[in-house]
Amino acid sequence: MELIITEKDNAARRIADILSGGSMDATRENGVNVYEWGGKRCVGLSGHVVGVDFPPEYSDWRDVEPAELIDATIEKEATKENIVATLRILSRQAEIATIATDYDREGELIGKEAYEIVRDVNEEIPIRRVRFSSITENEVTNAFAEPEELDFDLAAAGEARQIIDLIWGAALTRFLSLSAGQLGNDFISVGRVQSPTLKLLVDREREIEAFDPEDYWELFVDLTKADDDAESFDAQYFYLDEEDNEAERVWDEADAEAAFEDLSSTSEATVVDVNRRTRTDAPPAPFNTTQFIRAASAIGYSAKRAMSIAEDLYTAGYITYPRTDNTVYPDDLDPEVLLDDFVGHPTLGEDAEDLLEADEIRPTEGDEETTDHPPIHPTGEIPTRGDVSDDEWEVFELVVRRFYATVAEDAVWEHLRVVAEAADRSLKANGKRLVEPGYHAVYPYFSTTENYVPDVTEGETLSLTDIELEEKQTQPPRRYGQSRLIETMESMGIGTKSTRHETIEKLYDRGYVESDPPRPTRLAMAVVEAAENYADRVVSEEMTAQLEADMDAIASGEATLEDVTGESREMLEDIFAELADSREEIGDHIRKSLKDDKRLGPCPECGEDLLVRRSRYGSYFVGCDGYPDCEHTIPLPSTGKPLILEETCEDHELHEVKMLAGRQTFVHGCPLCKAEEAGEGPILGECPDCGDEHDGELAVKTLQSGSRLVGCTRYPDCEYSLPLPRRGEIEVTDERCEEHDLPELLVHSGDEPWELGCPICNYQEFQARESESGSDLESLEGVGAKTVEKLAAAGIESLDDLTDADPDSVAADVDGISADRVRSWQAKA
DNA sequence: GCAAGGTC
Repeated sequence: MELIITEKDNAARRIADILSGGSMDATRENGVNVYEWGGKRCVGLSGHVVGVDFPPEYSDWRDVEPAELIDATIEKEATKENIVATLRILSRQAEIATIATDYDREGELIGKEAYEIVRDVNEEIPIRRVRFSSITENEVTNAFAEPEELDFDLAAAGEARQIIDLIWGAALTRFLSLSAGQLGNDFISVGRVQSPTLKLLVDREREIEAFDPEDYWELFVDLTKADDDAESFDAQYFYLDEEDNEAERVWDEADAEAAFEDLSSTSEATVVDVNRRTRTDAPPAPFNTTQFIRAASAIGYSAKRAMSIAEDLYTAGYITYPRTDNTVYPDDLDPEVLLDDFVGHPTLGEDAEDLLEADEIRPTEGDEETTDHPPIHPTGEIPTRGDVSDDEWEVFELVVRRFYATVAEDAVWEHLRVVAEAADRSLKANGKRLVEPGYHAVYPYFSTTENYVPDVTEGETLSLTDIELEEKQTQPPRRYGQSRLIETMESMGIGTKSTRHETIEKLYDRGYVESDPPRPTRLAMAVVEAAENYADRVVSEEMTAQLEADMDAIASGEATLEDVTGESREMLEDIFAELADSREEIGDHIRKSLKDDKRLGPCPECGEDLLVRRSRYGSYFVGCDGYPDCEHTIPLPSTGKPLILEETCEDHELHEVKMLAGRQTFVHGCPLCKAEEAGEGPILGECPDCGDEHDGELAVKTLQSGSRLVGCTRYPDCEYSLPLPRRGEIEVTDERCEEHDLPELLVHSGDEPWELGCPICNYQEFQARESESGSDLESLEGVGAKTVEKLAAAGIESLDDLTDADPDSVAADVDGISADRVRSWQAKA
């Protein structure tokens, strides 16, 4: 039996299909598809099925000096056990094995991993390697007709990368995490790809922070031909600067006003120059991963979402493999045949038919031609609208239309530039008109906005009106958007087509960036600074470039894996020698930056910093850094994760807060303003729970959701609350309840106000009515569903449990409930 | 519980 091993299931199925002429059978072994026909079996891996790691004795971060990892042994272990097990079973039964993984460096390494698994159970059989650049009948049959040998040098190049990435990444990650005391989920990560990417963002942020805006002025006028019904058009003032270049920005206010005065003194302008030219606008190249992400991002998809949809469309068979660097269609793609598949389709058919009418169809080509996968294009299989979500359809249509664009004709623009003079000042207008829509007719994602400038002739007099002097400011450079960042990574050679978008996600997960476009946090700034000071290589693109060169040397036999990894280990040893003395300093800086990321501004009570904190129950609130000396807190909305914005509130000097909750994301604003607006309505009296101990008071509050309650001013430290009706205006009367010393409330809704009375009495009556349902704990005054839930979490589910409990331990276990309050409940129960 | 690279 011949065993054929491919990089993924999809490739296994297609290769089996080609080699068997469609006659293969599919079976499943350990959940892995195996394709069988006439003495052959074909199985797909799932990329790497083994991974590198340190032995278990290195796994406790606190027990191992990070520098010890540099010379630690590195083991290979199965990461996809079921696939490895299946491969072992099939290998025992095989008489010959053929490795048919992707034709690139990582594919060679994956092939070597398979080779070792086969050899481990079967020492004798020949193991061959076939290489083909696309899975087509021609290429595959040719490759199998003349099998080759595995390239162990090329595989070793990939192994060197694995080893270097692991050692540098793990050792530096552990060092920074330990120095800052950030273990567990909040470790501080460093890596050859993520750290240079982060540095790109941090460098840009530094430019933005250092930016000093400058004022300038621009002048605009309306010009109109003398005809009766002529439409006016915009023109802009310009002058020649010291180097005789045209300039529109006027840097001096007096100069700008002088120009304004001059232009205001006349109502005519004379055309002095007319320049007409046509420009051809060539259609775009086929999609590689990066350009696909860029186009999808222009229609509102994040990099992650775009790739996830593309992967689904690929798995379903509608588009080709979405991870590719290739921008040249392979020879076996016949555009006419593919266009034919769309003929007759209700929404995509007409454009395909139009394209087929051209005399000759010649697809565009990009600069990069690789051998592993074709550019992303539709397969010819078209989903029905019901088969896919709206988003999937939108992305599918983008891929189809991009393919259309690559086989469509050039567009042609006509540019018209007019220069006029008025009161010795120069004016210019730039018009453009799309004369031949070309590929834009089938690819509507690029702007085709025209700018109207009429036909004028030299010497013609135009009327001049509506002079506007606009004061502007130079703007700081813009942050990288996700797709721009991916393009930059690609041009610097950082990461791969499959990992760049994941790297960006990783930066979000690690707390290094927030919001979109990604903005680096103070933590990110501190980590990049630490790396720049002590381990410059790991934040530089240089490290990847050197690694690429070293890998080429290994692949060509000029160097060995040991040479390259040995040298890399020495470099890292040097870095750790420097780092040792600065451990505390680095840790302090990172810890301080972590606090900066949570800082809202000064505490109105004590002047220390207010920080965004998280209660033991996971909810967010604002608390003072001076705690426990200062117990000032401000509530935050219960939905979402707070993001601190750059904007600050003028009244309180606090940063505004945005609550990130997917589609329900909203800007909360200054928490103190919100608390003042929402919360503290009229104060009713002392809080029965914490009034004695902490001076808590009851107030009428309105929540973000619009619902109202009587609650303690010390929320969230004290969660005493009483319900209020949703509707009607609440009036606080002068009459007081003798038992609870609170004012009686009136509710104005409808024609007649109704008496709610003392809010505690009202609640007790309500509880009495409701007491049959729910926990009997709810019959206690001031105890709502939320408190019942918390008590239940501490093991107290009924009044009986409560009477048996120790008040101090309950107070210790349950946030916002004091021992005194428990005692008062016990007395009543 | 570290990286980056395959793949899902």
